[in-house]
Amino acid sequence: MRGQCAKRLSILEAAANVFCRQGFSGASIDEIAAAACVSRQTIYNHYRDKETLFVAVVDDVTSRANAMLFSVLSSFPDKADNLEDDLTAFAVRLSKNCVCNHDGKFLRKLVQTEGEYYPHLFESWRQQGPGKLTNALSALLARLSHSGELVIDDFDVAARQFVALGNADLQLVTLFGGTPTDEQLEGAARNAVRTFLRAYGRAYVPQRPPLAVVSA
Amino acid sequence: MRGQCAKRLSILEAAANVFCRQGFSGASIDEIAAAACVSRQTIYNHYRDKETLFVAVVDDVTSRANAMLFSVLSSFPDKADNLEDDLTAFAVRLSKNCVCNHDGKFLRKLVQTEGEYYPHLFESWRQQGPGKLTNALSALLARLSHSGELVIDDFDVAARQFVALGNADLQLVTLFGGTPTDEQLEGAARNAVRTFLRAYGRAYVPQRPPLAVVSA
DNA sequence: GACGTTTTAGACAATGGTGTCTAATTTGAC
DNA sequence: GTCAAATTAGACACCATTGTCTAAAACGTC
Repeated sequence: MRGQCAKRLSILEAAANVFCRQGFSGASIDEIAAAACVSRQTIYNHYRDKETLFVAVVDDVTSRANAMLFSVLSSFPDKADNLEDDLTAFAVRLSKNCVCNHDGKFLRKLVQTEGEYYPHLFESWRQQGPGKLTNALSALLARLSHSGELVIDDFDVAARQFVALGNADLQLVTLFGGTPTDEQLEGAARNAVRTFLRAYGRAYVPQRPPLAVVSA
Repeated sequence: MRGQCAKRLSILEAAANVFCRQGFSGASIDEIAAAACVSRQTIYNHYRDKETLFVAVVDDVTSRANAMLFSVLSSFPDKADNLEDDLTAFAVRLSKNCVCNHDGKFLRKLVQTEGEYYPHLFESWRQQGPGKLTNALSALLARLSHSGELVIDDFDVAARQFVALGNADLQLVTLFGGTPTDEQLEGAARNAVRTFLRAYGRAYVPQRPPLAVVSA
């Protein structure tokens, strides 16, 4: 039983790598078998055919990614004594563990390449991943807004913008499949949060009067 | 000669579509031939083999995309009498003609799927596309900053953030290969520019109530 | 209308991948 | 140690695809 389980995991991991690198049609069962140090027949023993294996891989990675996202979301700062640093640390965790990590890159790439042909496959990820992220973040930002730390009119928009800003400096790296260094992650998060707070931070609330004060 | 040229274009266009949908290994010459209303032999007549055709397609799309980006960049507002509206219109042009259009989607998708195996192929796009965009935008923002319209400390960061904010509301749509509607483009650009100006505008005061949320 | 070029349909070998089967071997539980 | 289950290597049929080849047809130019 333990041997079996180990083989299954080995196959799933190897298949994820090969599928990610080559796409569904480009990946070959032989290559996956070799990468998993397993005979081809063993794969067919565990999974009916290539497509079944692919579905299993996506499900596996999706559930792992969802769990990680949930965990990171629950670390969102609730005390606001040092909002900039706390938000920056949160953005780093989000980028590092959900966006730029193995699973995140896998899912984003696969959704792009195979999402058109397996729309139902990634539906769960779409809802539990990006969808959940925006909703949860929106609620968390709303809390900070109600407590007066932030000044936000549309929480959903702000949530999407927070995520987008967090990725702004990483796009060039991730586009080509690379993984940012810790320094890059830290810098990107710092830039993102700084701008986010310039836009939405209480200290930066646009002074209403200035229009009248503008020098004549 | 004209017939030949037409065939070539037809092949390039059909190949772009099929490669984009299926990826390199998933695309079949027969399918491309059928889509181009051309016999398979004609394709081999114009292009040595599948890889040569692929390279030609990428070069073709890349040069078109670069030209379009250049054109859009040259429409960046230089008068600042109505910065919010001008920037919003610019962001719409950028999204519509460079990011979410046929060529833009093609290149982003192909870079993700095949970029690892043809790194040199997309190098030109990487430099002339995203690279040029950031540099040019950075210079344009610097102009607005020096003239006092914006308050920016790091122009490169601001340029990347402008692009990222412009995509914030469109990610969910484009991730799955969809094309945003004009309303979505307009709303996304409006939200992006509003936040950008809240962060970098000189004593910016929002002009209008927030638009409805752009949803997937 | 004639002629060289291009295109076409179809056949073709070669290749590589999928999924099945079998017989031998290894593994793990008892 | 025994026995059943799992794994392995290899062979196999089958299919799709690539790239070549050929002869016939269409095209364009003069």
